[in-house]
Amino acid sequence: MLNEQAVEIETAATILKLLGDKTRLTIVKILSENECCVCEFVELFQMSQPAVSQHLRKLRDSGLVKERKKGQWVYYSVNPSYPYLSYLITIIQDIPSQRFRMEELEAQGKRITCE
Amino acid sequence: MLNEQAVEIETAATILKLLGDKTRLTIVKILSENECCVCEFVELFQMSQPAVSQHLRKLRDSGLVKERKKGQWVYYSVNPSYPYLSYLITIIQDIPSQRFRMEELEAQGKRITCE
DNA sequence: TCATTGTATAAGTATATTCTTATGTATACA
DNA sequence: TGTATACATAAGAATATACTTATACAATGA
Repeated sequence: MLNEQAVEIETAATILKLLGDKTRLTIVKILSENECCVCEFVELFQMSQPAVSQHLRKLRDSGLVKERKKGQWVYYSVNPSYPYLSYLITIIQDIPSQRFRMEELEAQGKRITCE
Repeated sequence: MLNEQAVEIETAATILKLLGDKTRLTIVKILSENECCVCEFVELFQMSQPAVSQHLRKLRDSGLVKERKKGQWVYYSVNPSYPYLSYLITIIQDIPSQRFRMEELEAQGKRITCE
């Protein structure tokens, strides 16, 4: 029963706990499909900015996501160097795409694309 | 991006939260490899019987595991009819086998096999 | 029939979690 | 230089979680 990419059970529990919150799980799924900034999540979840920021901090502190500062915005994305990236992908790949959410934002002209 | 076995994101979050506890995750991993009774978990985790029982109840209430009563013992196993079984398997398959734990119990003569 | 064993449940407690409100910091821009 | 915007952080409150202790219940065996 060899396992190409084993994850210690304690590590797995920590990751699952982190993702076992609807808001954070949605954030991670979205970030696996788009880079995204904080204010977009605030708009998307109709949630206060500090609440979003605190969820992002948990994800950042655990290394799952990284940030990129551009002007006054902070863009988040999945951290490609996350040691358990393949396990993360395994967990989120069966979840339906959340692209429609970004498309809705875009349709409302609320997508931030400051290029 | 078709998905053979999609799991709604809210459902996924609930499952991940349930598994995001080291004790429950270990229980589920063990049960995916062996049928097991309550007292064995008590011995294995060096944890009180009510604490174990309460973890098992959460897993049972969510449908992940089922019980089989045999004399005074209650044997638990993964519920093969669990609607999200394949997602569950996806999540636990990268975790190292916990068979060694059962083998340790057996070596100590503490394995219950009342056949 | 009564004591023992395995398990479940209830109630209480300590701690963790997730939000709110208030405030601080950095950048942009007039 | 002052104000607005985006974000982070701190402190507090409400709730959820995971244990403990006490007790109930069901099956076993003397």
